[in-house]
Amino acid sequence: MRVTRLFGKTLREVPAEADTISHKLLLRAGMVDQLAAGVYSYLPLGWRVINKIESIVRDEMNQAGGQELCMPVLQPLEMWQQTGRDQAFGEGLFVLTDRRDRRLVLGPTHEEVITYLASRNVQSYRDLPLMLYQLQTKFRDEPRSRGGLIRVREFIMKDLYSFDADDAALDVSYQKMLRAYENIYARCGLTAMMVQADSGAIGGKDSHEFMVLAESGEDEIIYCPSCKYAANVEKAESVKPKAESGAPLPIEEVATPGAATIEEVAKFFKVAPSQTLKAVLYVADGGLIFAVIRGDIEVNEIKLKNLLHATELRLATDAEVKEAGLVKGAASAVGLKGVKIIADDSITSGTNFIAGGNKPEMHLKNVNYPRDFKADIMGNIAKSKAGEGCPQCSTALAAIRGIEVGHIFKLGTAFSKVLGANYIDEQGVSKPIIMGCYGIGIGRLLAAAIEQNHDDKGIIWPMPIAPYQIYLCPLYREGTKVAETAEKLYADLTAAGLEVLFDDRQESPGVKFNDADLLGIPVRITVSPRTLEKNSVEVKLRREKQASLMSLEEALIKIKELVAKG
RNA sequence: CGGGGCGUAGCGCAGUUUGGUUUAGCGCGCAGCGUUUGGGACGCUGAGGUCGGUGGUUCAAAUCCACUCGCCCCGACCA
Repeated sequence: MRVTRLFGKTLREVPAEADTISHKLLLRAGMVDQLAAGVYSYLPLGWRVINKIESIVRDEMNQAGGQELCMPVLQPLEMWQQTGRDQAFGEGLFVLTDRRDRRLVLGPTHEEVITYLASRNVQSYRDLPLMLYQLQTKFRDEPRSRGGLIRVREFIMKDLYSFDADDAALDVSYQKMLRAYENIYARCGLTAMMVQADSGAIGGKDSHEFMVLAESGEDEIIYCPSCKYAANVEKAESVKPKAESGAPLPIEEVATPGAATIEEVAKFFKVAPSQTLKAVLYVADGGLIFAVIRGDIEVNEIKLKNLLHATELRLATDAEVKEAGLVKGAASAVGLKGVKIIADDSITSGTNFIAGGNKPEMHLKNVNYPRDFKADIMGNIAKSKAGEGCPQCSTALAAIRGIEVGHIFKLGTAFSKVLGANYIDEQGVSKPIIMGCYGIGIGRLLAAAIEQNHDDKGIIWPMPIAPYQIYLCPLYREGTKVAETAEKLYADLTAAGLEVLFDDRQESPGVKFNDADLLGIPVRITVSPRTLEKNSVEVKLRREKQASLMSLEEALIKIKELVAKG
């Protein structure tokens, strides 16, 4: 490709809307163009990267036994009502109405459709195991798109679904996919960390996410520096710090003027926050929930939501709190009636807590569980944090941010039961198919690749996903053979099956070199009067500082090696 | 949805506070000509704008007022 013909211009200045590194570089390199919030066009260079990632993904999916198909974006809303996921997705679902007033959904994902397909085509255990996948555009009306391609409303996703006869077979499919995913990231030149993840209200037991570590990532990962434990903070477990305990003392009411927050209350009583009980009020599917947790620990809302089997969970408003007869800043489970109490098991570690008095500016001393109140549900609703103990080896956990570039999980029979996807087993008994689902956001993977591979000059594409392998950069001067040599080299390299971006512009060296760096093409070949004097060309790798001179033949061999190596 | 910021040429910005000095300006980019060519060269000439939109106030609006649309960031949210 000749740069003079290439659609998409590089920009010297960063468009004002970009904040994240990958977003800035994608715009500056002319790889994407924004149409609306979370809606992007891919320009030719960006699209080439997408295609390369897709072909790696396809290859791995096929090798793992997947069969590619393509399902519709347009899906009947009824299908979503049948599984109840119209509610689960809520406003995130793009819904439209056709000319006959039928309601259709722009697919945010394809479990419903694939399960419907399976229900029509799988009849016997002989049809299993089965893996089907597609690369399809998904639509999600995200509350907020962000970070360029990191979170968008229209995006390409590879989604594979596995169908198995039993849990053991599902484990096999799951392991195959897990390995395929590891291969994909490695082949794309990315370092991804596999972490345990929350599988949500629908999911079965196992779920893992693949994270590319980046400051701009939306997810927080809790991991153990010593053993292999790593989990999304949504899912992470930890050994909770111990709280002081002693013999239970009689409960006592104390006036606490001006003390409302845990910090203020702890200070007032001159105790550690771990000696207090925190009350957090939520509304889950319309009902008020009183969550009690030790003062030094935060509530993990995902865990709480799962514990309650709720589809919707939010903080209660001040008005709702007041209406329930509770006092903000002094709410207490002691003597509370008519409100569901969920307690974190941290409140059983420790004694004689300070808790709210259910009266303005009043707290209770020496509250003990279960002597003074009783929880309707006791469980683990604590948010783990760095410094707490690893659940496997007790080493202090660490936290880091990451971009979720893949998510795999075991669905079990959640969809097959509802949509009637059954098979007949060896004994002639009809059973629901056991399913798994495995997704990769292609555009997000591209963005993550940039987040992980760049410097202050621009992108540094890993060879396998680079839009072009070689940036051919002639520094023209009249009366020399630069133009002629470059043209010949362009033809030869292309004939050798290499992908060349040929900078045939009449630009100064600085402009060309800077664009080559910005675009991040892995190999740069410079032809100039200087190199021709020595009957050679200059080869420089984007990743390295040093360039080296070599003959045309040597260059061709070396570059072929580099491309093959990836 | 709550909080914050922004909208003037393809991109980056000034001008808005205090209406008139501007036929709306600067840099980059773009077009033409010439000189240049190893890390974002230079000169000359030129094209490019419903100042996000609508309505209002005024002799006069990019500038003041109202409404509205859009974009970004933080949060909420997000299988």
